[in-house]
This record gives sequence, structure tokens and C-alpha cells, in this order.
Amino acid sequence: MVRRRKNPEERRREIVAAAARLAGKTGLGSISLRSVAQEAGVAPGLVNHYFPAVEQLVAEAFAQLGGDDLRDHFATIRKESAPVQQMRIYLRSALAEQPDSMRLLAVEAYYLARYHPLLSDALTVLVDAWDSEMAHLIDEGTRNGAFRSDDPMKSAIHIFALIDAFALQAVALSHARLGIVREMTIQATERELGLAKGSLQLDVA
Amino acid sequence: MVRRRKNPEERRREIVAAAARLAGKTGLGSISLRSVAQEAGVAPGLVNHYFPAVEQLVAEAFAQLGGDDLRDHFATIRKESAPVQQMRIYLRSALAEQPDSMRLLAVEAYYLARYHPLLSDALTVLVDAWDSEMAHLIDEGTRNGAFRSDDPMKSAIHIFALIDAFALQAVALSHARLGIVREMTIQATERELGLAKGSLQLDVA
DNA sequence: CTCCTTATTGGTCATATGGACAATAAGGAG
DNA sequence: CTCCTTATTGTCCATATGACCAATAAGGAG
Repeated sequence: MVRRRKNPEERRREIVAAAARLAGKTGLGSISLRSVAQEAGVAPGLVNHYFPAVEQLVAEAFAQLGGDDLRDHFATIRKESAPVQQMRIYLRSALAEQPDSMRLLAVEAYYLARYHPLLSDALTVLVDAWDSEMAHLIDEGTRNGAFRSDDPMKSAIHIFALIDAFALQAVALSHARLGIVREMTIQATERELGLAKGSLQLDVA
Repeated sequence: MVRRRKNPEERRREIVAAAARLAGKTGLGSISLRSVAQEAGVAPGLVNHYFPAVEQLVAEAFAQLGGDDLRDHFATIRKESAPVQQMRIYLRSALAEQPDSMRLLAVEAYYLARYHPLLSDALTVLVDAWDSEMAHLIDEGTRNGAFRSDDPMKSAIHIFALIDAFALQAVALSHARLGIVREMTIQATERELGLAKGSLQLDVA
């Protein structure tokens, strides 16, 4: 095997990136010493060298994917200037019929978190980040006059709880239920933000 | 090893029961040929004899646990006669701080369902059963005049989506968030059933 | 140019998994 | 009481996992 000696930080990043790529395709469960080593094009022992415990690698890969996903979403949201439109854009992607890979990953992470302290921490950090970004958005909208919310953070948590519920259903259950939960989420969000019924209807441009 | 030859149906039930016991304690992931064989006090090969694929056993164990849990809950609920009190009783157990084993199992099942067709089917059956039992309860309450709901099934699905969201959080996240989601679920349920704010407050006897 | 740190490799171990199979004996049928 | 079906056992195999470790060589320091 051709050996190429790299800067440790860089190699470490490469390994995390490889693990994240795998998880994005086939879930956190597909992260193993050997699979990651192959994906990164290095020997399995090297993965072990940087991550004495695979647990750590799983947690970092999840944090990586989650962070990227969060940034992507808010970059898209921020392209809109009107708060109502921002919220509509977000709901449209969060309530899409077929779950994107991050949503599947999140459900997996919720489940694994029970046996996996490091992943649990990463999940907490990610959820907190979403909460505060969303609270910030709601706060802006409220000052702007577009929304009405006494407690933006509370509103954010409320909205995410509903979206989580949708995600859970979307992973496993029927389309009929999905439709009902989607409607419910939209209406509850409108109510939470003091919007008129129908303001967040997704099919409206 | 002492060999005792039993009626096939009985032995099969024993094996499912052993698997269910394991899953109740340590999750569906702890069901394996060997662990179940040990729990049931038989040779691993016998488990294989009754369940050529472990997948089937996992699905049946989950169905067993889920069915028992459903029956238990509604047996308790039915002890109350007043619909509002029935609903309060149910919410109190569903929104309890520490998740009971069935709740953890459900989250696991939602996740595993993606890779596990038989478990997915079992989950669908269970969810449908909950929906229709709850819809029935709501329907009774509506005829009785205690509730007000245009579409009991839709109301049931709405309520369960919120409870699922709570369960998801309860498995992994902080108490602060839990409290917010609990309040939200109670208020949304009151609204869904046409009840006055506070009617379902859990600390009310 | 030489040396030495350490990134990197490849191989080994212990463990757990699902699955298949031949041998055995329990216990009901006749 | 005898026979025969099949429930039951113990064993074996292929595979995948995490983890450990000695040997090697890349590439910067001096």
C-alpha cells in the first residue's frame, strides 16, 4: 500500500468526513472501523489510531452532518426577507413527504442516544442550536410585526416538537397519517406565531 | 441437558414470551438467537427451529409487548366512567417524566422499521389499534357531551402525534424541553376535544 | 544528509452474530 | 409394548465487529 503521511488534523478531518459520508448514505449504524477505513482509503488501524473508540467517531460524524444540515437550512431560509415566507420555506422542506437523510439520521440518533452518551451529547447540542436559531428567527419576525409570540424560544420548541413527530411518522408510517400530521403542524405553527389560518399553506408561493 | 418435549404451539409461545421479556428489559436490539434461547432455557438451535429468521421473532415479540401494553392502558382507562377523567388518566401516564419501557421500544421500532418489513407491519398494526381505540373513546365522549370533535379518528391521530413527539424527547433530551412539550400536548388535546383550558391538567384529581 | 518522532500499515485476538445440520430421544400412535 | 415422527440438542461455519500491537517508513528537525 502506498503510504502518505499527512498532517494529523487533516487526516482526522478526512476520517470524520468519510464516516459522515457513510452515515448520510446508510445510517449511523453503518459506521465501523473497517467501513470508514475503506471509505477514507486508509488502513483500519489508522481509524483506530485517531479514534480509540468508535463511539467518538459516530458522535463526531453525526455532529458534522447535523451542523452542515442546520447551516444549509438557514442559508436557504435567509435568502427570503419576509418572516412569513421564511417560515413557509422551512416548513415546506421539514414537512416534505419523503424524509431526507438527515431526518432519518435524527430518528436513529434519538434511538441510539440511549446507549450512547457521546451521541446523546451531540444530539443535545444540535437540538439546542436549532432551537436558538429558530427562536432568533421568530424574534426577528415579532419585532418586525410579522409574528406575534410572547416567548420565541418556547414557540420554537413547540414547532420542533411537531416537526419531530412528523419525522417519526414519515420514517415508518402511512401517507394518510402523514397528511393529517402535516396539516396539524402547519395550523399549530400559525396559531403559535399569531398568524391567520392559511398563512403558512405550503402550496402558496 | 434435560430434554422436555412440549406442544409446539406452547413452546413457540414460550420463545416469543422470552424474547418479549428481553426486549422489555434491554430493547429489541437485545433479541438474538442465543440470548432468547438462554432466557427461554432451551438450545439456540430450537429458537432457530421455530423462527428460521430472527426478524420474525423480533416482530412477534414487539407485537406481543405492544398488544399487552395497549390492553393494560385501556383496562385502566375504562375503570373511569367520565370521559374527561379517562383522558386525563391516559395523558398522565403517557406524559410521565421517565419513559416506560414500551415508549422506548416504540422509538426503537420506528427506527428499525425502515430496515425491517415485518417489524414495520407490526408497528402499523399497533398504531392503528391505538388510533381506533382512542377514536372510540373520543366518540363516546362526544355522544356523551363531554367532548366536542368533528372527526374522532383525526383527533386521535392528532393527539398521538403529540404524544409521540413527547416520547421522542423523553428518550433523549432535557427536562426543560420535556415540560414545555408536555404543556403543549395537554393544551392541544384540550383544544382538539373542545375542552376548557385546564380541564386536563394532570395534577387535578 | 542523518536521525527520530510518529503516522501508517497489516496482522491477530476475542467476541457475537445468524444460519445450517446431523444426531438424539421424547412421547404419542398403532 | 414397539415404532416413528419430530421436537430438541450440540456442533460447526462464515461473517462482522472493536480493539490491540509490532513493524515500517514518511518527512520534518537538527
